[in-house]
Amino acid sequence: MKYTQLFGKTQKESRELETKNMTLLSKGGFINQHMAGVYTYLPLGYRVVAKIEDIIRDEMNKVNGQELRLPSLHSARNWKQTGRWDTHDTLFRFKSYYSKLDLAFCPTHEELVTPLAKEYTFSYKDLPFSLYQIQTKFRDEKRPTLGLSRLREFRMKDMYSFHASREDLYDYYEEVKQAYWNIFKRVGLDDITYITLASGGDFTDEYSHEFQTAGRNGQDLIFHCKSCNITYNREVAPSKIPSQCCTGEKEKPMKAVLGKGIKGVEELAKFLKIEVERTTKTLLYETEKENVIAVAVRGDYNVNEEKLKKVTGYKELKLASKERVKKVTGAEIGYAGIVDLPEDIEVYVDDSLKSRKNFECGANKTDYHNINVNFGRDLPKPKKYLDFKLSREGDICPKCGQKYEVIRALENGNIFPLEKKFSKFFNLYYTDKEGTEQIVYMGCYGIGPDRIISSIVENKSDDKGIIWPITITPYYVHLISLEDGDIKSKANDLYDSLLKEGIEILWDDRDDASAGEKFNDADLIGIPIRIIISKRSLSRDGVEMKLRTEKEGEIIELDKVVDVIKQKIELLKKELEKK
RNA sequence: CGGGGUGUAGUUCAGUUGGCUAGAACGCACGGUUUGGGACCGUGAGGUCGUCGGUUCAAGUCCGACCACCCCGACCA
Repeated sequence: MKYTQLFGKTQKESRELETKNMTLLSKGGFINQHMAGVYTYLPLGYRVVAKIEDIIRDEMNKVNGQELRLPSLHSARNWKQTGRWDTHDTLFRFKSYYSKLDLAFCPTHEELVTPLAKEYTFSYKDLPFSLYQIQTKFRDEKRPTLGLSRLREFRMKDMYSFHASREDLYDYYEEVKQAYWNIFKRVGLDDITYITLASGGDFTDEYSHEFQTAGRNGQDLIFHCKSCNITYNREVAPSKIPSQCCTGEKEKPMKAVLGKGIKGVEELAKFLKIEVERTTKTLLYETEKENVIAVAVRGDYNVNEEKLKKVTGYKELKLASKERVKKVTGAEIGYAGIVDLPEDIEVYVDDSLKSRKNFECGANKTDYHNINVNFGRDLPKPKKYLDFKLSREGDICPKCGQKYEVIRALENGNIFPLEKKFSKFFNLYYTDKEGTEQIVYMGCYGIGPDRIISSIVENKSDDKGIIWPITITPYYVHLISLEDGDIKSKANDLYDSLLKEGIEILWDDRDDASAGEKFNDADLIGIPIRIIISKRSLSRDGVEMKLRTEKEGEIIELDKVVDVIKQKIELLKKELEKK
């Protein structure tokens, strides 16, 4: 491609945005924003997308995925069957103008692929199989942010696998996990990507696995334990507090203190002149069984509802209404404690309360707080200390006692063992060898090319611009000719011969751009191999070759350029895959 | 959905206490000089000052509503 013919050139001046990925991609002429969370991929950017998708396609084919195209436009029918029509809040819903049909633009395809599978799955002989597609998806995000990291319209590869048994599902699940890892290796992100245990969400009680890539363009916090070699998403990370306050003190007499209108533990601690660690946060939840449970964590921590669900066994928890709190505790909201609660209220205590002496706790009496409270004297000693606190920086891994490394990261991929969830909704059964009906086990596997681009630009770049990995660069070679005499015709010959060899090349053939401008644009665009042909290089009998990552180039004789470039491309590819 | 910010040329921005024909830089076009790290001279084109309404002799400037974008938070397969 000749640069003069390329649609979408670099922008010298463009607003510096908070996120590096968006600034560099718009400056470089890769993307153009249409609205918040919706972008055009310009020709340069689209080449990158296509290459990433090819790598994904290749890896999915290797695990016997069969590519197909499911519709993006969905009828509400299937979504009503799983109940997600009402609960899935990022689903774009609308009505057909003519037929009054309820329709949706898809964010995910379980609702479509499961009934589809049902039409072709009857016998154990039909299983297993795995279907995937790479297509545009839509999510009605409340707040699209961080450039390409959170989009309303985005590309996604989603794959769904179908199995005769749980064992077969999990065997395949591991295969796909490895295939995913290969993708991250091939795009050059494996050094900063963590396979992270996460909640299965709506889908499953098991953990799902997220492929989290470190970077400021992410919004998740992941907790990595080096010695256990395990990483958790914050939503499920088990943790222990690094140190307990107020242990080993002599028990003082409990006292109720008047403290009206105090909001939050910080303010309370200040008012009572005690450490925040000495306070206790008590929350009341209503469960799906309509009973109320009381849960307590140390005041400087928050409750993680995901973890709380797991340890209590309740599936649905929501904070109890003001009225309910008043009825249960006898006090206004804000004064709840684990003292003197009605007997039918289950009490759950986080291990952050363990071995504390003389702590504060809500008095269940409007405007009052108890201080110098002690377990075993003022409160029954909890039978069990649980872990449902929201983990935070500084916490330690309960397994090995090592401090977690806490990393900000972007979820680039996510795989779920769906098991029977959707098969049940759509009655997806097959007949086994014995002639009896059995349920089909499912898995689903997603990965987002836009987010991969976002992660690469965010992390694989310097202050001059992007540094594309060889596997997904829009072009392998960026040829720069510096005008003087017949250099342009020599450059043209070189361009033609590289093209003929199938080497993807971008030639900056501008007559009116200065050398400096061309170099700076090349750095910004970030193509890995740069070839300069100029009076200076020709006086040394060749062209200059320089990698984007190198400071100094080397002179290559003209008739060897094609071979040297070919070798270089292979070398760069090998370097990526070897790691 | 809550809080904060911004909206003026293609882009990034300036525009004083409300005052005459709305500015700069970059980009673009033309002519010329340049070519190893964002060159230079000259000429020129380019504006519904986000939209609607209000106040005023007079509104880019003041007031109101709405819209859009950016940031923080809540939310998030």
